[in-house]
Amino acid sequence: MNSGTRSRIPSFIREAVEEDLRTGRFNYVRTRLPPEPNGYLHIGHCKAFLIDYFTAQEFGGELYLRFDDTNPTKEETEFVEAIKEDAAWLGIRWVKETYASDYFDLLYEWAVKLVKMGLAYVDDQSQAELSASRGTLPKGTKWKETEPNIRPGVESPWRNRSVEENLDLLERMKNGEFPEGSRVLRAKIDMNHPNLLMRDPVMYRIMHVPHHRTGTKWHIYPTYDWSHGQNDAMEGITHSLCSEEYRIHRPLYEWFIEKLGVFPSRQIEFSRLNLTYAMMSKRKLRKLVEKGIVRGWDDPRLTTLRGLRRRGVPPEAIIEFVTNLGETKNDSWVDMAQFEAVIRDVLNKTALRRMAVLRPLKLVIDNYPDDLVEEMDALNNPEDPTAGTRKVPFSKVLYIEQDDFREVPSPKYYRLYPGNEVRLRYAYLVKCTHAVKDENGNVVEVHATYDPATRGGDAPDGRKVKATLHWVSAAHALPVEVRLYEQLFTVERPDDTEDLDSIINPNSLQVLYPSYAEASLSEAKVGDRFQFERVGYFCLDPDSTDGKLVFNRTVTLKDSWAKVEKSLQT
RNA sequence: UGGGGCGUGGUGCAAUGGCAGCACACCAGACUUUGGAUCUGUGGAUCUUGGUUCGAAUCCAGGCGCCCCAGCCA
Repeated sequence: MNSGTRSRIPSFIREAVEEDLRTGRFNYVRTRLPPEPNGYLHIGHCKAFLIDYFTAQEFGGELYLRFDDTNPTKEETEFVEAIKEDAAWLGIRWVKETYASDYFDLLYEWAVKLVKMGLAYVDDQSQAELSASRGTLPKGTKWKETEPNIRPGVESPWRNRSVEENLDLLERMKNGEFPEGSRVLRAKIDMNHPNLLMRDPVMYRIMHVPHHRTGTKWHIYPTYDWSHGQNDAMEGITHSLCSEEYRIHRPLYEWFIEKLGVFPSRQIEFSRLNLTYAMMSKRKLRKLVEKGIVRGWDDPRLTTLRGLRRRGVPPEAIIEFVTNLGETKNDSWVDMAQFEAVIRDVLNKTALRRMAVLRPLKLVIDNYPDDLVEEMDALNNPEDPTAGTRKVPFSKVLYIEQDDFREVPSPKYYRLYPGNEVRLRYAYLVKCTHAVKDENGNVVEVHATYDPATRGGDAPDGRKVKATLHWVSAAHALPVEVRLYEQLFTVERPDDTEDLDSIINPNSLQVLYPSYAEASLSEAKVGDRFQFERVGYFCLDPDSTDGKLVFNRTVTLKDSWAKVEKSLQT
């Protein structure tokens, strides 16, 4: 890959940072990851994480991990730990772990300062009143000529209270003297501002809710707008990188910096990652888990980091995928196939090869000695000479893939069929003689003869065969469970649908048992990734026991025969 | 539309006034002890209309389309 020569951060961000360093706006670089601990990390978060991480890294700067825990009704310590674990697994390193709640005291002081400057006030309006007085946007996408598309805001009757009264009220809000929803602290900006966010945004709301870190100390909690930017300033964050949806918050971000006269962090936006067939909404993800549609947050069909990890996706593939996308401000939808291509690419270079027969069919080599067992030499990874070789036992009775035999071959089928000779990988050339069927006419056993002169797979007379099959010796085979995954959803953009049941792919999980794997796999450890030759990439699942190994299919190999076969059918 | 953001092959990006290129996908072929991998090749794009310029994806003006904002969520 080209990570050595290409920058991993988007050019427009790098240019902005370079400019800031050149002009002296900053003489160092510090970025931050600002996850809210209210759910598990998914592939969509990786983009922001990696941009923050690599931006700091490229400029010799630092990365802070700051949990945005300003809403105690949604946040839990459990998620803090999970996020740290997942981010570390991805390969992200931070120099400092902080919390928005670390700054509640200082932040309150800053709020008092704004009140004293006459730039913030306590508003006694109800939530409904406040919402109504903010003005409106056109309903829906259609705008009626007869209506103004936007109504100006209306100033609150409490907007011009005295500083003393505001200070007193704010203090008492903090002390928990008022019920939830009865009052808020608002910045005094401009109720007719074209940007709705500037129409006296809420800074503090009353919540009599214990916080996962500050306990019952606080009865007011800051909003995102009144916390995030201030935390950036307090931590000396130079570049606050975030997704496009925060673009409209920037004027407010800058307003606070200006009025407070604090460290001038620069917010830069980029577009978020949209991946087809991936569910990114935390709310809907939770629903999938709670309804039991998936087995948990780490279900391999989910694009949560935990799910991807369990599925067998290496972190390097995620990094490669995300950084190769490049970055713009465009709304974009990345094809899942592109992600899978990167996964294959990484796994092809790193995964050890093994043989496993998913849907077994017995193959008997009639002219092979009954009790003979030969140890065949097999390459661990043809792409990596340093991966070495292993021994694979071969005997008279084998399993091959059901798909690898046809009693009546279709055109272009050149695997096993009566009269045809194929290669058993790393073993012998074998020629099919006949098939044995049960009373229903199903093939239950295939017979063949081998050519003893072809040990290893090459014929001394130079004759060629078109197919090479993977196989497992029946007497040595390990019965294993194999879980095959397809897209969880039947639609490309599952987040657009509210009725989840209507878009679930009923075939998203297929469990195969017994499949037969070569004996060497008994030494595999949970999380180990393999390529089952000619089939796909697999990862050993934590559900595995000593008696039964469980493998998850990460991705298939490209199957050009499937394509040919499909085109023959149509 | 009040404000903001964005428009380049099917998808994601590049080209920063000078031959529109790359990756994924697709199609065709070569090679092959994985019908894998690898390699080669074909097709296909600058939202639109005008303007500036020797020359425009790029600069200017208008139009069109998509996305975001009316949480005391982040």
